[in-house]
Amino acid sequence: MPQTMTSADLRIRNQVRLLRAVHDAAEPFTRAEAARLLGIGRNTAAALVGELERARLLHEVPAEPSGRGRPTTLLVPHPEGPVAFAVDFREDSWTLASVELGGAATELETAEHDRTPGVFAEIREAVARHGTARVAQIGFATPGPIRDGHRLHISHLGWDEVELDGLLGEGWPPTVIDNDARLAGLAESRRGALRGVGTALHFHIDFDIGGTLLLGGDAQRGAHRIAGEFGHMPLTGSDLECMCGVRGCWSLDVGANALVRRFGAEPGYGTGRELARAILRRAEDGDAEAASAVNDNAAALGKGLGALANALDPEAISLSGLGVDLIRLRGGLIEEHCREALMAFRRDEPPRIVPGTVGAAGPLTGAAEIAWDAILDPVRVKNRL
Amino acid sequence: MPQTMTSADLRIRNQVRLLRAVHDAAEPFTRAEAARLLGIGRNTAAALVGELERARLLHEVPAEPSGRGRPTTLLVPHPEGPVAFAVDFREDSWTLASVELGGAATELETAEHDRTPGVFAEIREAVARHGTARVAQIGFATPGPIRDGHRLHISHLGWDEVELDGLLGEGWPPTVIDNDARLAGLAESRRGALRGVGTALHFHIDFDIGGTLLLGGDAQRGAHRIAGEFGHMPLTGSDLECMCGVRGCWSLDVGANALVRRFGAEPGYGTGRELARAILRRAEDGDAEAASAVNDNAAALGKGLGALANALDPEAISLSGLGVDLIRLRGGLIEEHCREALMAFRRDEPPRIVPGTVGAAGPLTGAAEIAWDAILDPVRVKNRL
DNA sequence: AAATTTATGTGTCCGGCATGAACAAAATCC
DNA sequence: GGATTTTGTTCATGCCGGACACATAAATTT
Repeated sequence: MPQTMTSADLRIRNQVRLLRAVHDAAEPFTRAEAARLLGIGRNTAAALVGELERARLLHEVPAEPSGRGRPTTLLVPHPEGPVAFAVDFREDSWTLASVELGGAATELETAEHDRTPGVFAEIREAVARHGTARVAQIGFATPGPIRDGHRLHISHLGWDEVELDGLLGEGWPPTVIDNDARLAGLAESRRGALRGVGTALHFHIDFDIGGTLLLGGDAQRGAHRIAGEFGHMPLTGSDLECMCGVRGCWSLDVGANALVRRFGAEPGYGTGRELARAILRRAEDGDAEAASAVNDNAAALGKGLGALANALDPEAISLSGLGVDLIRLRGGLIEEHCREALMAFRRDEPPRIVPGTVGAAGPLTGAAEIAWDAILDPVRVKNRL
Repeated sequence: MPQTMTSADLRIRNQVRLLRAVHDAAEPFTRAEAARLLGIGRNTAAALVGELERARLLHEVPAEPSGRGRPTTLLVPHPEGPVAFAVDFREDSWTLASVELGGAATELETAEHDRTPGVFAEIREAVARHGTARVAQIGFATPGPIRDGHRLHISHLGWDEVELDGLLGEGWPPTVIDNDARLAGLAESRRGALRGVGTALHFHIDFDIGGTLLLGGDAQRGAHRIAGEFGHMPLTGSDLECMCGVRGCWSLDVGANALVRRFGAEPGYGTGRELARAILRRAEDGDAEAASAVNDNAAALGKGLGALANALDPEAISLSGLGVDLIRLRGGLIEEHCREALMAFRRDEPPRIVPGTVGAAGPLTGAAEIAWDAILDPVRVKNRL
């Protein structure tokens, strides 16, 4: 990927490095710290910051004097700088938030919807209502795979390859869109439990298991941008037919599907989610059959994780959705079955299996991340000065 | 991971880009073409080439005049420049080759060995025998996973976490080592059937199925550098116990293991490979039971590939080892079962399943690639001038 | 055979960028 | 109040790549 490299691009490159450092940092840092962090001189840092300040991308505020030495300034997002809008589009509702450099989010609006693609017009109205000239990019999280970034498929809403270009394209800021599970993983990788982990997996457990492979802080998308359907691998030897068109999918044995089916309910998508939560609660309260169902669930989950770890060798695996509850209730069982599925020589260094820390905000946070990735693109920054 | 970037590093960066372009090109190209390719001026290209010529990394030879215009020079490896030694260490033999910039390989020696780690001393002698001052790096391909790059595990040779640091470390050129299946995949990605494919999978089918995920021309290694044991996922619902310590591994149903077991032989590693080849030949000649065994093999292979494609969304999948024969004999069957295992919405764009074109030289070629990757490291090039 | 066209190499100048050293500024510590 | 520490600022320097003009070598045209 090394693009053409002139000495002007070098400056841009350092500008972007600086902006990314500010964006990725957990706490604001000073100009001198920035210089040390990027390995550049204080003079160079001053020049970079000056330009970014003029371009309304960074702002300097006096820092609390801590110890001796000349007082310095903290680097914070510019109050008139660009912001990203993030949309978490779920099956029955959506949320719009504004996210500034560094990741600080402000929720703007949330609403239910009628489960037709008409919801996009509704969201556009909300964006127009809240939008200002500062909105530079929109990041969109949706359930379901999005082939090539513009054809959305949500089987249980009956959306079969909905063309998004017309729905998202013109008349509002540039948009990036991706799958919610993948974005939740990205959020964990950038700002959550997987921070700093080079090779990791994240799974969102709901009815399906969606997930993503995270390498060096980036979520892998695949050739058609529809990677991540880990739930549709036959990892547990099930014989049932799955809605996806295949038999034996892992997600038939893990998550809401399996819990609900155990109690004779249809694996629908509406009330089933609440039923699954109720089963977890009953298991927690000591109900024997519910406990058994949860046990089976955790075992199947662990087995699949072990199998995937054999192939992909992650350092850590984070879970969201029902996975958080499963770890809380049956963490040991998951690890035990994971271990059994691991090749023997791997068992002394199994992957850590941890609950995600970004929580339900995962897709929204991830959507903001890809929006900011787009804003912080070198050519984009260059055009802004 | 953008490292510090001074204006001198910029020159190095472009030097490396130029060297990589020469290394990766299928055919030698001229200096003017290089300038166009890298997006730099002809004068800059001239300066770069001049320095690289003085550093004995590139050499210019007059080019055949092709059409009109002032005749130019071709960029070729310097006759006194560095070379990489590549070692393909197999269970029963090893091969040593010398590979120059651009990938041209010369086999130097091949020999059988006694299946003890003493073989490394033997290989060191061979390297000393053939080595010159030009040898800058050694790339090593071995069967079995190599944890963290220095602990080698080959279960069926009885090598349990053999420490390589003492065996490879000092007294010869710097060494990089990796798993043979992964290196075969890397070779396909750089110089074979997967050239230019952004997201791809490669599998080497022998007794086990080893493989690698290839992203942007790079083979993924995982957190402990032991990724790629795709054969040890339970993708086909087998109930057998595997040598790896897990039940139901995919590779029990695909490859030499499954073929040999069908005919009552032990899944050993010595003569079994030849028996598997014999079964393939018999199937080709019309033997019914052999044909049935091969059918089952191909079906299980396709099923696993489809499952993996659901999760990883590769554009193409290449196979080596027995996989080449299976494609030749039962390509349709593999694709059919792959399709069945694909989620319905993926079936109109299934991954291409192709035989590798690098062939048996895969591990050796891949070993040369990682050796050259090390040689073409920016700091390394910088030190050489 | 001479002129033209096309593609390439060479030389020079210029602006941009990061470095490093020296100095200035602003706080704390003793 | 002076020493120390940390940071900001200024300036000269070196290097890099781009732009331009010009030279060179062949093929094609006239």
